[in-house]
Amino acid sequence: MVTAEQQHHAWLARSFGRTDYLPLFERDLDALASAGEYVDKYPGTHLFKEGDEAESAYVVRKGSVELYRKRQSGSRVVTRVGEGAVIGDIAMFQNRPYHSSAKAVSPVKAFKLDRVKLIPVLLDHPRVAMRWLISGLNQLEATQRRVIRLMHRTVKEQVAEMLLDESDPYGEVQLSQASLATLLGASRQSVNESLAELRDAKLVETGYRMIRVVDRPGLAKVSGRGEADL
Amino acid sequence: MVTAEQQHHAWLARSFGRTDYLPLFERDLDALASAGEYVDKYPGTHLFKEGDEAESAYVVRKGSVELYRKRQSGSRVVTRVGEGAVIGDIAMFQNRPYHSSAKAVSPVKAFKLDRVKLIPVLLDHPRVAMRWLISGLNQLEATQRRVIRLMHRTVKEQVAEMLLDESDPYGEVQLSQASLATLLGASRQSVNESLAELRDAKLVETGYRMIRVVDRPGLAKVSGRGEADL
DNA sequence: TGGGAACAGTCGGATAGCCGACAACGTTGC
DNA sequence: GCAACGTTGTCGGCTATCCGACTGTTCCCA
Repeated sequence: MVTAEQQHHAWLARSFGRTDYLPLFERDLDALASAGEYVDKYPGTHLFKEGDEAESAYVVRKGSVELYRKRQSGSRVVTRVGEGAVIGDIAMFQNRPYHSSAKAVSPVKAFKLDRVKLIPVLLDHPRVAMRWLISGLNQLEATQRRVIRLMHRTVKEQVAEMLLDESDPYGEVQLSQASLATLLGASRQSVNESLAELRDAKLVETGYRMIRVVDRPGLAKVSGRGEADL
Repeated sequence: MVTAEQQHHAWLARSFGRTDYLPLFERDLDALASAGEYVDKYPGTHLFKEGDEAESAYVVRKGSVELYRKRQSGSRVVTRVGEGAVIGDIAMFQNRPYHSSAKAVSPVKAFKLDRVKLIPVLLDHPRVAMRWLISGLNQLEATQRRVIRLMHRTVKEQVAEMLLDESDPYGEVQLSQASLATLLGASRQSVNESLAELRDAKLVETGYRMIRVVDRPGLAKVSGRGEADL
């Protein structure tokens, strides 16, 4: 029991940022753990939906979650997050409805924290509140970086970078080109053309609903990380 | 003395988000006020520069601050913030160098909070830490909205929206077209062309370093807020 | 008061990416 | 085994935007 619990604590601590100058103590983690519970979600099911009352935040423990928002013309993917991400906390703290929907794209295990239990815990454990703050700010920074990255980059560069980010340990990305296009906010045809060029350059191989990365350094070069911003 | 101080406290409370379900108490604000001091900056001077050690965060009390980052080819504006904004806190909490520069674009009064003084205060006053957290998350949400807003919109639509956001009470925007273009991530020429069309449509008037909004509803229509995303 | 710097306005060429359309291929279910 | 459907691959036309260049205007300061 001790082992599993300690592992759990270590993971919670990792999710909330760097541990070097403000260590979390055991009692903090105990408190945080007592304010929530694990939930499992199958691919395609929702953790929460846009417009629902935001009673909980989730910390993703396993799997991948897609955040998207409805518009009158279809839906728009905001981002895709994996292990360690904290989602739904913005709306929860503001006590307002969720402003996006969260859907599991692979089998997801998440730690669900209810507002009514969480807030007293944070008030009693300022270190945990500080951690959460730092975690949120890290996310803010990442989003700002994404804004800069999206601006003034060709579809080909964006595709290259996305493949580097999304490829699994075997170097494969299990996505249709249409989904990839939606994630990048580009058209399917443009993505297809970019992939064709990358294929001709022997950087990737393409198949049905699958893209395999065969030359990571080459892709990184195409993605233009050289002139990238921090 | 009491009046000015109370005003100060009320303003600090406002900057850190909604006050309805988690009120800040006097002692919290006293503590926060004691952890920093006011600084004044003339237009063109820096609050901090990219790469400097991040020892302080700033809460903008008056004026307008531009955040930008250097790249090998010139600089890129990340965002522009006004009264109530909290800047530099990300790098400060992470104990890393600032990753962007902050320059005053008008006479700025800001409340400077030093890390060494601030962190003990936050640990002693969990409500203040919660406030800060909520403030940061609000900013995160605004940034995510900006990402969505930027995607798939013409320069003309973006210009219209920017003018609505940035115009002062007299309906004027004191910006060169080049600065406007940088803020939008577009070229000066495209912005100029869009402004010419808006001028022809009697929605704005243009002058040297100045644009005056004369028809807000018309501009809102052009900006396409109808199909906008909350 | 004059000259230089910053800014506004405009043109033409080049191009990246969108859109519609369509054929070929893979997958799934009956 | 075949039909329906989702996916990939590719084409041509179209438009928004970028880029370089140039002119005329406004501002600022010596």
